[in-house]
Amino acid sequence: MNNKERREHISSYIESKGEASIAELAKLYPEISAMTLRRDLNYLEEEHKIIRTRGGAKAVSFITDNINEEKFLKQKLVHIEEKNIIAKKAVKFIVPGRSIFLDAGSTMMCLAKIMPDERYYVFTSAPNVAMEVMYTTSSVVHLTGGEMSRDNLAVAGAGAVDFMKNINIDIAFITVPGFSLSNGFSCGNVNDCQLKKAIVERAEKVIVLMDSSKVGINMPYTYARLSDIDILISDGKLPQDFIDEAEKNNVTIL
Amino acid sequence: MNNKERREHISSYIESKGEASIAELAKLYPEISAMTLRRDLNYLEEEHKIIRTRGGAKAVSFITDNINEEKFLKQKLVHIEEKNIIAKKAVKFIVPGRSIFLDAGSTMMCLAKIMPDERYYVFTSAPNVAMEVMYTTSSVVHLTGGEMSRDNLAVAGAGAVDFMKNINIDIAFITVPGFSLSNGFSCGNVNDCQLKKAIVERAEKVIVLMDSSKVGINMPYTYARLSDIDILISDGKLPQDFIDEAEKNNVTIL
DNA sequence: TCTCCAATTGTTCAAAATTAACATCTTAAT
DNA sequence: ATTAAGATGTTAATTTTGAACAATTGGAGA
Repeated sequence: MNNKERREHISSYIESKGEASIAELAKLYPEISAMTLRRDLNYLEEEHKIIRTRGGAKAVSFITDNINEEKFLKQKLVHIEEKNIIAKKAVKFIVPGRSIFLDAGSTMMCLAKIMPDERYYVFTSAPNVAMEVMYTTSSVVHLTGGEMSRDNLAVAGAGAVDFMKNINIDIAFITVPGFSLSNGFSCGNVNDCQLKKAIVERAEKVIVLMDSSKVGINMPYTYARLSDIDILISDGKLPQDFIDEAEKNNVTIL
Repeated sequence: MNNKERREHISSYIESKGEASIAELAKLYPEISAMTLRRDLNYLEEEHKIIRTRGGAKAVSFITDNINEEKFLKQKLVHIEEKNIIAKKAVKFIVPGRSIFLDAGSTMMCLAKIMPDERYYVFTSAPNVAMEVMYTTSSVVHLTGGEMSRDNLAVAGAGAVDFMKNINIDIAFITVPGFSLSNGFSCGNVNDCQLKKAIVERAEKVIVLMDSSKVGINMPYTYARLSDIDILISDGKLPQDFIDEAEKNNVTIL
């Protein structure tokens, strides 16, 4: 492995973990001296890939995420690894040149970060997702207009729904605030619900991204049922009764 | 000065400079020991106000800005101090409870960061400005929909213009890609031009934020002339012929 | 007002991390 | 094969840090 490869490995390692210490990296690369690792980190900092801290480094996106999620939204972070598992499964369904919708939420941010640098036609209701996709890929990015919500940092409202009514979507990636067998997929915001509903109706293929912690949670507004969706991607810890019911509705579970 | 005040001073000092070293802070607070300053920085890091680095700290927003501007937009940074001068003059015109439009651009980001925490009705075409205002204030924030541009990270297009046509704006803050006496205020993107034009037409009061480096630059699409605007805020280094012409058009220069 | 407790700050010093400088090893071009 | 440039390792000096303890401050309650 040459130094370029190693630096990329280190960069993506830090990106996925959020931060790392020199000691940690030394264990990961036992044959590399601490001096070289320091030089690697300093190089990556000049490239704006990481922020150097005493004894290690932090991922730039980690800092950004902390602002948006921990400090701003004040919602507890589901561990980043779980979201990455889901995002990695989902990214395989993204095909260059297609029209795709990306919902709001931190899982969607993970997905945006690992999208291959191709040209897609991306529609989204989340400003942070839009910025990330602009940054990661060469896509044409459209943002639905409307009022911004402090719950999920997404825009919604009549304007957004109208906007999406005229758009054709190949694949829609939808996130899940809550799910129960009796009430299906639900969220807490009526505007958001209407937008999601409109997308689910219009998209050719609907892929739902849901981590297992959402099962059994009821939110006020139902925007879809299992029968409305095509694929459900999770962290692989779903309860059996959910899986049975999904299969009954021809939902592919990944 | 108690420790709470001092920590806030340190925080805003780092916020305005982007970063600072312990040695620098020690000069600023000669009677405070380095240990205490370290403790202050560690405290501020826990509050997510700064990121601790070896020998000092960086502002979180400095890191974010570097991503968006230096790395992503790759446009040279006009020095942050100049933008702050303009933003500080502009913020005095923002009155709680009013309907205001904020254009895209890094000067507008500075303005967003220093807005008092009041409730405004904010309309903007820039996702990053929208997020910042959500974070800084208790406002209702509306984002115009449309296609996102890699030039200025703003959305524009037919949807955005339609959206704004139905909105009443008290005060519009507009940024300037280029200005010349013969062609007025101009920008490089036709969608952006149309949106700006619509705003300038509809707003009760139009305040233009322009640093002196923009004078003498012609961009393809003119969206306003001196006669269309009410107030122009700059860094105070405008050429005399510009000032003369502005006064002829009853523009207040600050 | 005085006393006492807790929080804040300062000091000292050992440990950890960093840098600089130089030595060694690779690699690729000639 | 030779050489030069780049990458890596080693060492020592320097800087930064954190821990531990001492000193100081600022109130709350007697």
